[in-house]
Amino acid sequence: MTAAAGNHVLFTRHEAGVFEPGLFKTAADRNLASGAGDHAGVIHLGGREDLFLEGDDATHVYEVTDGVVCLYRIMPDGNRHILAFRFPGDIVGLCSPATYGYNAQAVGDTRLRRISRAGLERMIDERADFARKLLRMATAELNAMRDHLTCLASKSAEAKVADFLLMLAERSTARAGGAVVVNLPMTRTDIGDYLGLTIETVSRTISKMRRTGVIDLPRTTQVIVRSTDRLAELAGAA
Amino acid sequence: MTAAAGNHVLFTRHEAGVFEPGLFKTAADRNLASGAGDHAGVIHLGGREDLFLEGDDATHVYEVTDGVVCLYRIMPDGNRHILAFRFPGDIVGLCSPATYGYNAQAVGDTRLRRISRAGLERMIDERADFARKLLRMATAELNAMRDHLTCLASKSAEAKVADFLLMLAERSTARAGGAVVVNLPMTRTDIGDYLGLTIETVSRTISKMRRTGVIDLPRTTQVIVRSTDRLAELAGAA
DNA sequence: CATGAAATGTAACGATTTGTAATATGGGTG
DNA sequence: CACCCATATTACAAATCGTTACATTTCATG
Repeated sequence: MTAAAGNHVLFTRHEAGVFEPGLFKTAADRNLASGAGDHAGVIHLGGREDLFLEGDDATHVYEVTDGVVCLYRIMPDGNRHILAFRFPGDIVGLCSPATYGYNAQAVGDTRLRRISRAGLERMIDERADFARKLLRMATAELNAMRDHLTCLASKSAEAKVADFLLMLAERSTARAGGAVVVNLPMTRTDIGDYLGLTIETVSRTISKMRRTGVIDLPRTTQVIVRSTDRLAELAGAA
Repeated sequence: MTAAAGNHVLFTRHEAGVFEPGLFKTAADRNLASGAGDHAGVIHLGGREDLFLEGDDATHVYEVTDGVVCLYRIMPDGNRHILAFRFPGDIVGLCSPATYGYNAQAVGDTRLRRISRAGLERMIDERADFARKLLRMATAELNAMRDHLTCLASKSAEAKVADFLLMLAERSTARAGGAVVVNLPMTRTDIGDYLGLTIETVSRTISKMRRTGVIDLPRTTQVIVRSTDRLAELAGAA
């Protein structure tokens, strides 16, 4: 699996001190959320399987427990735009209107915990600290999205890709001789749709980073970050 | 002032049914938020005056009552990036860590209502519906940010500017002979920093829209949208 | 291990955007 | 009313990214 299931930090960039180990940690929480004593449902999805579609009734909220989920939209011209990737510990589908505003799809094999909206409301009513927790998760998502905005707004292709790899590197706990090992469960097309670049530009950029020794690419799905500093330089300037 | 203080909708695009007329509508709400009977503080800011800076202790949350506030970051290379504009009814400074993750600055003369973090916590504890309201505002902000992401990711300069003008047009209640009148309290530089474009590109694009008759430009700070449909076309395709 | 399909990588070319610089406009002030 | 300064506009050269086309690698399957 992609991310080692250890103590990784949610939405790490630019924010120290925000650590959310998951929405429902105790069995009591899960029972409260799902109702009279039964478990919150567990969902398995294979690669490219949709969890829900834009416009669907927002009946549930999900917590990723394994794998990666991408949130995406299909634009009027047919282009796909990936709004975010969600990793273990992240929640998916928290939204204010009655319907989802985007599609959600499993990138690879994925497991999620399903929580009914009613259960969520119940917990908000019964436990004030739960409301705060939910609010913290929403603001954490806001922070992550702001970083993504910053990434998309004013940067070159090289900076975007570097920023993306850094984000993944910060999540990853895998090491190989001091270097950070980053697995890429998503395709180049996914990365392009996430960064607003074409697949060719993504490919070119990654190749250039390999040539210049910033990263190593033992497989197409695995990046070894030789120098986090140089990667940060590429992400920061120009 | 820019936006007529009427019943405008918050974060309107792509979401019907989310209507938040403001965080603290009743005097009772304000009293509960600010403490023992005194008012929540009111703040006046002139153009280009900062409300708070990135890294400041997040002691307060603000609600814009008049004018426009922009949230921005200064990038390592010195570039400024505007994350969002906030209009009357919007809240500013709601964040999970103890410090703000961005700067906030008044675009023109602006008035805000100040709410202490402690007061906010108190209201969450004492009123479950307030927690839900706050959560709804956070998710509304998420929706708005997702739209902005979509705008930045995969679009041409023309589409970005068209999308931006549409957003402002949807907020505006001013009409002139059937056409929507949009005031631009922000400079071209602001727009560029918001859309990830240079000031020249913004200027060129707006000029082209004027030439092709999509908009009229009686002053540099005022746009009259001749055809919302054609503007939407520009925003949607290519 | 061979095969084929899908994904990825490379290269040349063209379109769009940016950067530079020069000009125009407009609001504020004496 | 004229001047001045900041902002906005326009024109042209240069760089970046997208497009198209093709080669290569990877992986699932026989």
